[in-house]
This record gives sequence, structure tokens and C-alpha cells, in this order.
Amino acid sequence: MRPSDVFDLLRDGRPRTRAELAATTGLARSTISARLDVLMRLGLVVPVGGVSTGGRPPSLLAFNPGARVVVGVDLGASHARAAVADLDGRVLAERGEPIDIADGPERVLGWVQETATALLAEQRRDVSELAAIGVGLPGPVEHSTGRAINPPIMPGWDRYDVPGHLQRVLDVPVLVDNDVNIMALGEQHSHLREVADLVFVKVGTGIGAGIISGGTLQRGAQGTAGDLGHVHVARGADVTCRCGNQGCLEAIAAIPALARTMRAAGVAVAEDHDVVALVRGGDRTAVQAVRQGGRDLGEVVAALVNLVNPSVIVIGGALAAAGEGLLAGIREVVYQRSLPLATEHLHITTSRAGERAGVIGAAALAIGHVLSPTAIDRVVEEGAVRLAQ
Amino acid sequence: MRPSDVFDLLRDGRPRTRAELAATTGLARSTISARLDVLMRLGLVVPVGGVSTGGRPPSLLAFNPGARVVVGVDLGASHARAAVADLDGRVLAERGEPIDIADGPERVLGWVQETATALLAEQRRDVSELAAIGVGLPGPVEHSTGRAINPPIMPGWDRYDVPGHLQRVLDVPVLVDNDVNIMALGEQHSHLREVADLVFVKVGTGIGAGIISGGTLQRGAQGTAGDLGHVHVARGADVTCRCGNQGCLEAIAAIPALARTMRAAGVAVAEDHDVVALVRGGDRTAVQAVRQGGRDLGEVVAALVNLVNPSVIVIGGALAAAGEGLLAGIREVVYQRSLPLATEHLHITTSRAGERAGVIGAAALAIGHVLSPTAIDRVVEEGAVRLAQ
DNA sequence: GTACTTCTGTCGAGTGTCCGACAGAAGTTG
DNA sequence: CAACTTCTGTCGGACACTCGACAGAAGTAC
Repeated sequence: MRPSDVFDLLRDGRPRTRAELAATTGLARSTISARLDVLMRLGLVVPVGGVSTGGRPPSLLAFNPGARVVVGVDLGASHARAAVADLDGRVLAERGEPIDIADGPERVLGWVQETATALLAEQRRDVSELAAIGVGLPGPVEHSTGRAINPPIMPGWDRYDVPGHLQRVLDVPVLVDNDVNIMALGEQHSHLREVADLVFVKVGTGIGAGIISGGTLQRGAQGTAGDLGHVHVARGADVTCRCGNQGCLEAIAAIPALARTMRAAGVAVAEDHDVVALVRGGDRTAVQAVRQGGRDLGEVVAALVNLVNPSVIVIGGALAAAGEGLLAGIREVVYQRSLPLATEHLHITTSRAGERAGVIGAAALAIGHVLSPTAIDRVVEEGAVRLAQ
Repeated sequence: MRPSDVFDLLRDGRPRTRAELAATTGLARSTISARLDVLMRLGLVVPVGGVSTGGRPPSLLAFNPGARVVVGVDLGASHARAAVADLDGRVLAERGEPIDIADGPERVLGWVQETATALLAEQRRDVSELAAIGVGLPGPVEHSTGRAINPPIMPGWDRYDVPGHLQRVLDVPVLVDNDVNIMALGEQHSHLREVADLVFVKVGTGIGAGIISGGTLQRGAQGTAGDLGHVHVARGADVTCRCGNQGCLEAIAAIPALARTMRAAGVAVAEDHDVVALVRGGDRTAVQAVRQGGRDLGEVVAALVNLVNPSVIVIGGALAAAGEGLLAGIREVVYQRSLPLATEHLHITTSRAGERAGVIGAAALAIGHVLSPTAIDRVVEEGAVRLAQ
């Protein structure tokens, strides 16, 4: 029985009395008290009142998400977003800015450092209250080392030591992962905490997926798992993708491809994000193009459903804002193609976390590290030592 | 520091001295001795000699795979196979028989019980030496309960309590999983122990895959993960599958489909297994059909590679015996379609475990349960109590 | 205000774990 | 065979952990 066992019981947020904790763990109440004592001195657990049942009222103890904070960072090809969140993943403050990831790690991580510091100051939080940083990068990431490996759209970042850089200025653990993986975590953390098998599909300039299966993020051997964008689909056989291959889903269903389709049909589309605006405006050609994009996406998602058998599929990214057409297209194909056994309990929805999925997920990654049993036990140990001195 | 920590160090099979174990764990040699004492009395660890370096020779201690045995059972649509294996997964004795899974659980599990008992007797092993049983079933299985859920080809088995049945006659833990998952485990256990991301593709009457990612078997929300067979492929768009859908991979690339293709080309194919014989005999039509089947399979495997990013893909099942043609077809498409990043370190091979993959995997599943840290600690505890009495 | 109930922190005792020292065992060396 | 080296099992002490008892704290009931 480790100290973290008591803490883990409280992590769900529900306050409990000492007697309750003693009953569920089987430990003596005095032992529980000793455990809680350390956790309370660390601020991780706080009393939240309690009502009497005829005698001295029991003090209800609860996890205190405000004990410390984490920073979640979502870096895209052309945007950066950072947020300060409490230990429950609730965003306290955030800031986004258009950037160019191709400016290289020095400049971009400089922005991250400045923004993180500024956000902390804004929240009147000392740097010592920061517990960890989570970062999402738009490319394949070796999670164990926190480095991007052969990223196609991140010149200058290949094998760059992201955790090392950030730790030099903000001395806390830094967790790095692929941006879509991060978004999957974000969606799960924000309102699907009990869902163990979830796939997040991001449709924007490119197409990718973050796969959570059996409760854990699937990264694959090289960290490239979830690459939906370059799966072959029949309808795109004669279209050449930016990756050089032909028939990639991305080449016919991502936003640039839809814009191209619409231009060919005579619609004026200046910028990529006009696609979403046109759909929302009810433009027939745009609606049709997105619906067809949904069907194309559905082909690959149907395969994904058969292969991974998730219980929830979340559609996110810029195109998710285009409304129900995309979803309808996906559903149309998936529910026809995939096996009844796999689709029977399958939900396909759009992202609720939306633009914040990335930073929430990055924060969740950091929180997962900070509140892991081993980390808690270590802190408790150190805390006890500090108190003993 | 639990007793199992010491045991886990020895599980790789390499013998070690007490001093060596003390150094790597950081525990005192006397503590290590105490731990080993219990493990040795249980037979899990045995001395295997040792050479002097000028004084009293140290005794080398090693994991003893012969301490107990497990039974692995592989049930298919029309065959059953059972094996007794040691704790290293080495098959000591096995027996196979054609059966009909549709005879229902009572009869089939009756055969399992009889065969297991007979094999144990044959090896002069008492029933008390049996530690656990692993079972593979040809359909979706809810691993946590050991029941088949809505299996398409197993009438009478739906939600049948397999562990309960077997435990009534052989009082040991029973682990049940899907047959292809089991085969993936078997291939990994037999010669790919350090591979954490592995996909086993079975091509026979049907097509399915077992996906091991991040070191753990991926089962999905309903236990139907890895269902390659009913993924849609363009070339089969107008072929109706036995599942009722159109365009399923299985309907054009599984053995019955290849047999049909060959008959259409004028080749006499009486039974399904003649397909393999014809290919091995060098029949041109047969070779071509299998090669094309490989390409069709490659379409879906290419998607699988992008989505899951494994480092090894193993092709098994009856058709794997047809030689290099199938593999060549798969490779041809996969290396063209999938991203360089994912294929760079990808190996595609045929099964080495072959027909035994199932029983080896079932045994491995059982062993994983028996030798898990928690199980070892429990046994050590009980062993210590028994010794104290 | 007083009696009663229920909870809290403290403290000594009991328990189990782990360590280091030691004497003996089992080899090598000459 | 004697001296030396290196390993092994044993055993008492140190330590940490956990428990239950107890007195005091903080409410309710009348």
C-alpha cells in the first residue's frame, strides 16, 4: 500500500471522509490520517467542510486541483497556442498566435517560454507552482525522448531536444507528443474520461488521427501511428499527393483539396479557410464537396473501425467547424461498410473541445505525468523528508 | 521492492549469482537470499552450478521453466489443438484433431478437458502441476469474462462461460481470447520477444489480424479489433461477402475466393486446401491468383501500417504455406503505398510458428498470467505461510 | 449549559522488513 | 595438506510501517 493509493481514490474529485477512505482501502484510520497529512501539507488534498450526523462533523477531504498548475502547448504548422491549466485540466488562461513552425525550434520555443511565463504571471502564479509542461508538435515524435523524428513540415526540428531546451529555462518535466495524439487526449480528458477506446480524427490542411486504445495512446514503433492522411482511397487514384504518392486520402479530402474541387466547379475560393465559411453560408457546391470529402474520409474511417474497434470517433480540426455535412458523409459510409458488431455501440461526433483540444490534451499529458502514482510517491517522500528537517 | 522484482530479473533465462542480483536491485545479499529461498522452495528458481574464481564457487540461480506446466488450446472452425507447455512456452506435448466448433461448447470443451488430462498424463505430470489454461476461440471474445460475444461461426457459444466450464473440471485460471490474437502472441513469444509492435495476419478461410502495439494486445471496445477481412477494397466492389456486404477483402483474397477464381480460369479445384497444393506444384493460374490475393491483402495491410505503425508483420494461416508469392504481392503494395517513415524499419515475413502459433500463444497467455508480478507475489506469500506452518 | 455523539490527532506497542556481521562451507593455490 | 579466497546461511539489531487506544475537539440534543 503506497501513499498514492489514497490519493488515487480522491482523484475523481469526490470528497470523502477519513472513515470512508479507511473502509475502502482496508487501512486503519490513523494510517489514512498520516497519509492525508502529508498530502494536505503539499496542498494536493484540502478539507471541504462536512456535515454532522449528531456528533463532531467529519472533515471531507478532496483533491485540490489548484495546488499546482501545468502548461499545455499546442504547436501547429502556422499557429501556436499555450494555456495554463490546473491539475484537473481546467484552462485558467490561454494565448494563441499565428507563427511559422519553420522558423525553427529556437524561435518557436522562445515564444513558448515567454508566453508560459506571461500566462503564469497573469494568473499570479509563481514559477515554482508550475509542475510540468506538455507539448504537441505537428509531426512524428519519439515520445520517450521528446524529439521530432524526420518531420516533413518542420525544417530545423529534426531530433531537436525540445525537453532539454524548455527545461533549461523552466525547470520542470516536459512531455512531448504528436499534435493529433495530444488532441485525442484533450477530447478524452475534457468530457470522455470513461471512454477507453477513442479515435480523434483531425481534418485540416492535412488529415491525421490520434488513437487511444485500451486506455492508452497508441504511438506505434516509430511514433507515426494514426496516419490516416496517406491511406490509399480508390476515388483519388489519379491525384498526386504532396507526399509524392498517388491516391492519398489527404489529396482529395483535406481542406486544400476541397478548395481545389470547388474552384474547378467555378466557386471563388481565395484562402483555404474560405471553404468552411462557404459551407456555413450554405453554398451548394461547397456543401456537396464537403459531403463527398466526408464519404472519402468514411472509407478510411470504416477500415479504422474494423481494425481498431473504438467506441467513440471524434472529428476535429478546422473542417469539423463546417457542420453536419462532413459527419453525415462519414457516417453514411462507416455504418454501411463496417461490421455491425463494431458499429453497434459506435458514436461518431464532432469535437467538443474544438480549438482548445490541443492545449487541453497537452495539459492532460503533463498532469498524467505529475499525478502518476510513482510521481506522487516521490513527492510525498521528499515532502516528508523536507518536513523532517 | 516486492519478491517478484527478483523473479522478474531471472525471467529472461540468464542465470545470475546472488551478488549479481544484489547489485542490480540494490538490496542486501541476505535479502536476496531470503527471496530466492522461497522461490527455490516453490521450484520456480533452481541452482545451475557456477564456476569458482579462486574461492568457493557462487551458485548460479536461474528461472526453472519446468516448475509447472500450462495448457494452450487453439480452437478453430474445424480443428482443435491442445498442447502442454512449460513456463517458457516450450511445447512438451501436443495433439490436434478435426472437430466442428458448431458441435457446441459442451462437446468441444469436453474434448479439451480429456485431451489436456491425457497430455498431462503422457508427460507424467500431475494435475496439481498445471498452473493455468489459455484458450483461443474463432470469434470475438470479451477477454475480461472469457466469453464469446455474438460469434458468427460458433452457434451455441454466444456468451457461454468458457472459464467456468473448464474450471469446474480443472481448477486453474482460464484465459480466453480471440484465435488470431492468440496467434499473434504465439509468434511474438516464440521468436520475437523484444518486438513491441507486431501484427499477425491470418489468411485462411477468413482473414483476420492480431495487433500487438506498445507491447500489449489491442482488443478494442468490443473485442473485435483486427478485423481485416471485412475492410472494403476497390477491386472487390461487385463481389458479395458471406457477411452480406460487398467489397470485403475476404471475399476476394481468402482461400475460398482464390479457389473460385481458379475454377473460373478452368483449373480443377476440389477442396479449398488444394489451392496451396497447386501453388506449391507451380500451377501458373494458382500462382497468379495467390499473387493477386497478396496485392489485394497489401491494400489493407498498407492502411494498417499507416494506422498502427508496427515494426513486424507476420503472415500466417493456411495460405502462408503457399510460399513467397503471397508475401511478394503484399510487399509490392505495402512498400509502394505506405509512408517511408513507417516502412523504413518494417519487416514482413511468414509465420515461423506455423500451425503451432495458436497453441503457443494460448500457452503464452496463460504463462503471462501465472508469472505476472501480482501472481508471483501471491504465490510467494502463500508459500511463505505454508512454510511457516 | 450539560450530556451525548462523533470525529481528530497522538502515541506506544506490535509487526514485518531489511541490513550487516559472522562463522562455516566449498572451492583454489602452492 | 595447509593457507587463502570467495561464497553461503543465520541471526540479532535497526528501522519503518501500521495498528488500536485514548484523550481532546467540535458538533448536536434537550
